[in-house]
Amino acid sequence: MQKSLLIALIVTVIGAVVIHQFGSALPAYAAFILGAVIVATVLSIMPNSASPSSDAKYVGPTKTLYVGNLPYRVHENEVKELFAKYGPVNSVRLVRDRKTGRRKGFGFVEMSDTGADKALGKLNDYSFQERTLKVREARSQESSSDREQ
DNA sequence: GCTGAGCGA
Repeated sequence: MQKSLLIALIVTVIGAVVIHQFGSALPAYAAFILGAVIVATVLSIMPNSASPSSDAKYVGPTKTLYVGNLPYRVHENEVKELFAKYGPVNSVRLVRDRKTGRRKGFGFVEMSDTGADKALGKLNDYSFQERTLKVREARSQESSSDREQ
């Protein structure tokens, strides 16, 4: 949001300079206003590239999965891509020691409810990087949208 | 630099 405003301001200033170079008849403030109008028009024309404030996060019934027996050299993106085949992955957190930074070999994957169910059935005991993954539902902090009542 | 069961600051 604020980054977009900063970019818009920079583009506005650059556009104002360009416009000022084009027509010297226009004053500087008029060129600035014209540049602002142009930027506003461009931002309103293409909202697909500028309006999505965050990533393609999945909003809905989400469930946190526990992933154990992970290889130490695996990265979060690989786990994310692996689980993304069965459902929209919201976030991946690989647990590592905070002071030493060494990986503990397990992590948590937050994804959609249905995708988590499918991923649990497909990726449990799945041979990944010469390791057998252990996928279980997380014990605490179950669903963020489906509260217990 | 290492390891192998593990539910997270």
